[in-house]
Amino acid sequence: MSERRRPLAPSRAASPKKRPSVRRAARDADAARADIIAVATEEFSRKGLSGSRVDEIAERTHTVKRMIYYYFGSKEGLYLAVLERAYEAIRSLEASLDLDSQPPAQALRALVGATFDYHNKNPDFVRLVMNENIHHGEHIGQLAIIKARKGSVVGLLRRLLDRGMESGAFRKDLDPVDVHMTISALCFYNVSNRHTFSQIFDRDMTSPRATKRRRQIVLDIVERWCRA
Amino acid sequence: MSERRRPLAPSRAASPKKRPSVRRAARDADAARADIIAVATEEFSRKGLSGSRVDEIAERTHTVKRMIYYYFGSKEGLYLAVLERAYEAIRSLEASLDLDSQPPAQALRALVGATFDYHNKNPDFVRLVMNENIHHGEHIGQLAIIKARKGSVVGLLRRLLDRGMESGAFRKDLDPVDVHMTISALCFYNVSNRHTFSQIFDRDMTSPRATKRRRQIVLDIVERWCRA
Amino acid sequence: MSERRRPLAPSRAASPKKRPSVRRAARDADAARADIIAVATEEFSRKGLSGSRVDEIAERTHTVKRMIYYYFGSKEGLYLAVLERAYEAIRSLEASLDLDSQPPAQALRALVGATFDYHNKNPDFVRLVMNENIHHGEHIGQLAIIKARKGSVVGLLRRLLDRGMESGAFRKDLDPVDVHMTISALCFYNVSNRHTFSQIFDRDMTSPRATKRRRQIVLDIVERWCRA
Amino acid sequence: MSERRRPLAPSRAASPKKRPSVRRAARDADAARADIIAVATEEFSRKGLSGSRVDEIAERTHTVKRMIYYYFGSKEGLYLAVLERAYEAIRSLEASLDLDSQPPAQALRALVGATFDYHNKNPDFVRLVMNENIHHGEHIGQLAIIKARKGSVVGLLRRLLDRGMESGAFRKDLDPVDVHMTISALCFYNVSNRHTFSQIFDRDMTSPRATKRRRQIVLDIVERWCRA
DNA sequence: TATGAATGAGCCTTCATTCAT
DNA sequence: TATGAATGAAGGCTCATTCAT
Repeated sequence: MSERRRPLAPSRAASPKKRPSVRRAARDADAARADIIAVATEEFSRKGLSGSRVDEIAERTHTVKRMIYYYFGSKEGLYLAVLERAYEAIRSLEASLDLDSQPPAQALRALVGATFDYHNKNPDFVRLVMNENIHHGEHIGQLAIIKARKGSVVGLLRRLLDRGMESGAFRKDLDPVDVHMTISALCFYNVSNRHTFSQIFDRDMTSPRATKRRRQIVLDIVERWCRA
Repeated sequence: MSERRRPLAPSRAASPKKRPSVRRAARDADAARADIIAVATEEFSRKGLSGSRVDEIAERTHTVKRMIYYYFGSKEGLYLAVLERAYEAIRSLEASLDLDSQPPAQALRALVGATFDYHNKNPDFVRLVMNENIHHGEHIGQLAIIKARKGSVVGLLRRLLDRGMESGAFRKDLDPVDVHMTISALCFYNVSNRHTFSQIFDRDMTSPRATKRRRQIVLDIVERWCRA
Repeated sequence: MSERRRPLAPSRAASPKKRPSVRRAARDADAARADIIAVATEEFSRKGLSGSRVDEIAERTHTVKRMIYYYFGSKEGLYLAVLERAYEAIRSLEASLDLDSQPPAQALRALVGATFDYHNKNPDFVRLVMNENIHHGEHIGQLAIIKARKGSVVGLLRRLLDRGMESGAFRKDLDPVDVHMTISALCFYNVSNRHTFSQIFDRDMTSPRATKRRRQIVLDIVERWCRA
Repeated sequence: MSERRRPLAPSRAASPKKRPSVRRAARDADAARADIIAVATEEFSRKGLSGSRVDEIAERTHTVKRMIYYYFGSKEGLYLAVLERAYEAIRSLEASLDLDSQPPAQALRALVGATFDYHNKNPDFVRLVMNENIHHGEHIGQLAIIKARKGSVVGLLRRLLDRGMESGAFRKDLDPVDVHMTISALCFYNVSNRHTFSQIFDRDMTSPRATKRRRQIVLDIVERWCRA
């Protein structure tokens, strides 16, 4: 008396998928994971954690729902993986800027510009972060990668500010975390509050022109604030 | 009957509730609506639209679930009512500032400070707006009140900036919407991204000290940016 | 996905069910509860708590699965209701015996006989109790009715034994709980271990003849053990 | 990769396990089977057939889940193996008693005492048998070993009773199967219904003192019933 | 012989909403 | 106006088992 009704005919003939070797299988698994994460990133950033449906995510994927649980354990596990991936991306951006070789003022402009551009090009990341905050950041604490981010960004900025303060380009009382928060706020809001803002003020915030204009303003704000 | 009928034990013995007068009923109805909106504001801002449960909202209310549908038609209808109420509140704040009687620079500081304080004291409002943005602002467009807000804020700022530009206190190229966006971004982020930011940077953003410090910085940023 | 084939249109025209009044509705609700409990009793006693399927129970019922959750909260809640009902039944049997008016020896025989018969006619009860024991009796403790049973049975037996010991019919060292346990054991096993026993010893234990014979033996065992 | 892949992270780095010799492998296989059976005995007796999880059994084992299917074919196959093992054990107990060399009354006491003790020390066996009965004994029939048990126990008892009846120690109308059933009932119930009984009657049935006391009573009941 | 990866089918539960006075 | 009862339609998750080497 098996409790589960076994299907008699396993669809063996029907599935022409080859799985030739372990290596290949491993690559397939990674591809499947990446595929799921990509789809889930969109869904979660669009509908939030509770608004997203595992079924819907699975449907847009090349695998089936069961695999989401196989790979990520739960809806929340998947969300966590999505979040981690998103933070990995922005962190690697910051690391790639090579600010140390530029004069302080120029380096600051490069950082602000890159941050602005990143947010603009990655609204999914912005929305994911918004979601996390709605959930009181209860998931982000579970991510190992997050711990590493602080050092990375703060270190970057500290070196930059120190150089600028020493050379007389920047005012003397700047704190790296304050500066990061300011840059972040100005770049984030532009994307995060896009919809309510444009509804209220009838102003399109996504056009290249509007984006370019705002970018300029943000650069200006930070520059004026930091310079000596 | 058995006490185990947890959720919905039909109380067989009829409870003969006394009918209040019509006047009283009307007042009760308003109170009930306000009660529901208050509870729902908390829930929606805490858990988002899809994360909130009608049952839970009803439970924390002094009425029953059925009344939510009676008064607001649907969960979304309730959300709309909550949103409207929230925007009413911030609008009345802006209207009450009486900026026109102050010197431009001082008026600007007053506006920035008040905006900062309002966000800080009303995290529910901030989170509601975040939610709206996650939902692409699809509900805010349905609110009549929203249309009125633009004129109000923009008018306020335009007068302020005009005065400042005329008097030579402010630079000449300021646009009211740009300024509003900047102020908003700096005040909003501080609350909206509180959780992720503090997780990453181990910095408490809610202490009176931290708040006061950030307030100063925001005032400074806007001032430096606007002044001639 | 879902194979639920019900269309959108609620079969309103098709369902000629009247629900004329609250009284009637209440009666219907009670009937529905009773119906569900009856079916669930069979299922749970046949397959245990985890082996039973809520879907299957619902299917054999006149209502739908959703109502099980509406009335009983959960699968376990239903199990609890089933258990309570079963213990109510055996308790009312014991209460109805009127042993106090019979001579001790005769009263004892009446009690043993009735207990034997009850177990025999209610294998579902026996199996339910077996299940409870497999689950370490973790549900039975939640039932208010259980607390009452001890007093009832023990009181009954104590009065009976006291009379018999006083009259010289019973030996002096009998304890009511010991006697109850002995009677219970002999009556219970006959039903509970029916299947393994008959498999091993090729002996039908359910025929009227075998049952009558075993009944006689049980009466004899208890009598010989108790008499002075 | 990420540590969050909780359940089934594919370990990409191949672990080059050394192959033991065939002999060793065979011994390992036996050990693995025994290990699995030991764990499964506990699980099945604690949670029943449907309540037990193959994953959980595997987890507590020194092998992996796949091995259960490799060795036992299915969950049910494992259950069967567990059951067989349990009946082997009790059978060997009965065979080891050497009742034939003792006087009938003493031999009977020895048998009852040993049976009582065995049940008491092997609650897993008791619960396994309960489970089998809940499942209508549908598995036990498939066990070859079971057929042998009847002859063994019945033969044992028949010789014992014959000697007693002949010597005048026992009454003349005793049937071996009846006697076995009585002994079994009294010894079984004490363990099988432990949880519900102690819940209802607030009586600890597992303490050495309570056990010893009940043992005495059971011996007494059987003795009084059997003696001439 | 041994095993890591994969999965179809179905399970318990919940949710927003409507019914019927 | 007000409300207790009822419910269709998913929703997240788990289970025993097989695949593919």
